[in-house]
Order: sequence, then structure tokens, then C-alpha cells
Amino acid sequence: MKSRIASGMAPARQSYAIVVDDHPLVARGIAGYLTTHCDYAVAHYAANAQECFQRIDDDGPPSLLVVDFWLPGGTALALLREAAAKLPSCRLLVMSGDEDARVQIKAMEAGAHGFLRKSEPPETFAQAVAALRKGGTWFPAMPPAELTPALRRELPLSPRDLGLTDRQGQVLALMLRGLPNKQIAKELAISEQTTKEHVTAILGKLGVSNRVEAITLLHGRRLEP
Amino acid sequence: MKSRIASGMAPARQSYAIVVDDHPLVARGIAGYLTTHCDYAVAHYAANAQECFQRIDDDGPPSLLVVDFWLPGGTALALLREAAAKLPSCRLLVMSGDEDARVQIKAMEAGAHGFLRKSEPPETFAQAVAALRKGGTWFPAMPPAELTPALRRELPLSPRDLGLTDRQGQVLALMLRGLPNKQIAKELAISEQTTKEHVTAILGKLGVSNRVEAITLLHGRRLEP
DNA sequence: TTCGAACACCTACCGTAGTAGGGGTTGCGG
DNA sequence: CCGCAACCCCTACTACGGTAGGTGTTCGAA
Repeated sequence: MKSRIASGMAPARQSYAIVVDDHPLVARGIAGYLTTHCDYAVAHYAANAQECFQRIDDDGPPSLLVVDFWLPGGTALALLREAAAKLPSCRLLVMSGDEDARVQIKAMEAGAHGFLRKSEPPETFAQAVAALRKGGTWFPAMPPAELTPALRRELPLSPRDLGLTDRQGQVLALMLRGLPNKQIAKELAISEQTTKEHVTAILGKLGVSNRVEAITLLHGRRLEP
Repeated sequence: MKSRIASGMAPARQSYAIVVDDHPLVARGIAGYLTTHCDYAVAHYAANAQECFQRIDDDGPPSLLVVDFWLPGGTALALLREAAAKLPSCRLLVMSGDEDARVQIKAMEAGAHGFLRKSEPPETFAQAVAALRKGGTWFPAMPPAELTPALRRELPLSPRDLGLTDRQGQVLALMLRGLPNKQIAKELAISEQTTKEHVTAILGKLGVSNRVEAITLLHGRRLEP
């Protein structure tokens, strides 16, 4: 869980994929489909961001990453951003159960190369994978362009997107400004202990192990209150 | 030394200045000149970034900040950046003993509103102060424009600029990537203890009290190895 | 009404971060 | 030669960050 930023990774292998989905059956199914119908030699699966990066630490970066948008705690966006930053040669395909256009936009913004609804037939899935494999992208039925400009630039990234409660969002915002727990507590008029528990919950949902990782992960992004 | 990111600062006062110079006589002299010749009601002086921000915590933000570029440890750039970010209503005048054009550029990049050589006559100093006071800037004899574009964008910010040694620069780079001391030590093949001492030295030179502040201060800037 | 989620408080514990104060090596300039 | 700066190592200590487990309140959904 720690050496996510390890250097000296193995060179990218061909036909190696990782499927990230909190539902093991779904993950296993997709991974199996990748090997049997999409010509992937190896397809592992992971239940969350931690497991995913652990796998990458062990086996090197994959050439394809399939990510369920609705990972518990909404950590998918953080996972995507991190993957996009650290695995430039890896293609990112996002899957979602619902058809909210904003989800698709968020995924795009986070660096995904493709987006797919789970309700789509397997053939479409195979087509999307093939497109990504060739270096292309796959985004079905682009949502109305009027909505995008508002979200494209500097998306303020609401706490809800990360699966955080309102209070946790407030704590995170202060955390990202470098405040120690004691000052966060003072700012929010709660005890330092309560602050710590919020922090613990936030770290868990973001899939990081301490506040420094959280800060570096969310970099310069701002939160909306 | 800690509550530099404190909120709820006092409103900006008119005619209140702080002079930051490690040479007390020089600082005192400049501060005196500000009160006697530049119509400043109060002019404090500080030997370093810590003292400066301590003063600001106590007395509120000044309307003018005069900073010696060659503060010990090269902390002037960090000081400027922090001041520019946190004191939007404060004018920043940088002074330097030498006439290296790159120094001037670095000062500009760090957010300074004016730049002045110490060899300049007092009248020029008064003119510069007056210009800044009116919301203007003061940069003598703009350096050749050919040099600037290379430096302007995304300046890579060498460790030396921050007054750090090579080794400290390496440690800082890993620190900014969110690595804990133990992993930094492993990466550089030194003991965790030695890493801690490097970190302590870095924090001191940057004028911050922990690594989180250092990260938020340098935000998304990159270091060159 | 009962249940769960969110919020807040507490004690207690442990690991890391950071400081203090030792000592030791190299290399370089006065 | 000496001093000095940079680098490395060590013990020991304090504080902060983070986790675990238990308690209580509120509020809205079932």
C-alpha cells in the first residue's frame, strides 16, 4: 500500500490488463472476457485502488485498466487521476452502471480514454477495448456540448464526487491547505479527536495512507464548499 | 512560527512596512528611511522569513514588504512566493546587491512588484517605493527579452534557488512526491535518521514548520535534479 | 418505532515526524 | 595546517498523526 510512487517499474507488457471493480463476480467476469474474447494474455482484477496499485507494484504497469466508476467511496476518480499521471502508456476504460452524462464528463476529465455503460452488450465492450488498444478513444453519444465548457476548466471537484460527506469535505479542504489537525478543529469548532476521525475516514475513502499522500494526490485541485 | 496560514487577519493598514534583511544595520537603515523620507508611519524590520511572518501574525499584513534577495539560505524566493499568495494587498519590493539580470527575473517570477539594486541612490529608492505605493511596478532596465521566455513558463525552480544543497534538493523532490522519510531513505540509500536531518534543514531554510506546509508552499512546482 | 448514517466526544495505543545533541568523514579554501 | 561546509550515522526525546473501540445525539427513511 505504500510504495505507490515507486520508481524503476518494469517496462510495459503487451496484453496485460487489470480490472478494478468492488464486485468480485463482475470483475472476474470482465477479466475473463478480456482474455477469452479480447486477446489479452493476462487479466487480473482488484477490488479497489489499493489492490490495483499493489498489483502494479508487483507485476508492473498494465496496458489496459478497466475501472468501475462507482467504486466504494467514490475513489474511482482519484484512481483514474493517479493512473493517468503515473502510467502514461496505460489505456483507461471506465465503466458505469447508470447513464448520467456528468459521470462520463468527470471520467474524461480524470484522464479516461474510454467510457462504457455496463448495460451495453459484450460486443460493444470488445469494440471499445479494441479502439483503446489502437490508441483511440471510446465515448458513446457525446453529451450536449453546452454542459461541458462549464465543467471542463478547472473542475471544482465536489466532495461528493470523492464519496465524502459534507463535513469530510470541509475537513479535506482545510487539510489540502496544509493545516494540522489542531487548527482544522479550531476552524470547524470541533475537538481535535473528532477531526482525526474525519481525517481517517477521508484517507480511507481516498485510498491513501496519510495526509501527505492525499495532498500530493489531489495536487492543486480545489474543493467546492 | 506555526500559524502562518492563519485566517482572519487584520485588515491592511496604510503606511505600514516591513523590511526583511539579515543585516540588521541595513534593515534598520532602510526602515528608518521609509519613515523619514517615504511617509511611512511604521516600518519594522525582520532578519528572516520566520521573523517576518511572526510580525505579520502579530501586527497584521503590511502595505509594503522590502526584501533582500540574498537572505541566508536563499529563502527570499520562498518568502516572496508565500507573501504574494497570502498578502494580495501588499506590495513587494526586492533589493539585491549585485546586478545579475537573472536575479531580477526570479524575483519577478516569485511575485515581486519591484526590483532595486542596493547601489542605487536613495532618491531612486524613494521613487520606486512611490511607484509601488500607487499600485505600479519598478523594474530598472528590463533585461533582454530573449532570456525571459525560457524562464517565464513553469520555471523549473532549482534547489539552489531555495538555498538548498544538492542532497537537500534530492530529498525535497521526493518529499514533494509525498514519500515518507523511510522511503526517501531507501531511495537515496541513507539512513532514515539522516533523512530526517535533511528534512529538518530543508524546513528551516524554507521557513516552514513541517513537510505539509512545505508541500503546500511549493504546490505544483517541480524541481530540477 | 426502529434502524442506520452522520456527527461528535472520549480513552488508549503506536508509528512517524521533527528536534536536540552527540560524533565522524571528506574535500576545499584561507 | 586549520576551519568550515556538506554529508553521514547514532541515541533519545517530544509532539503530532492515525487507528481502534466504545458512547451518545440527531435525523430521516423504512
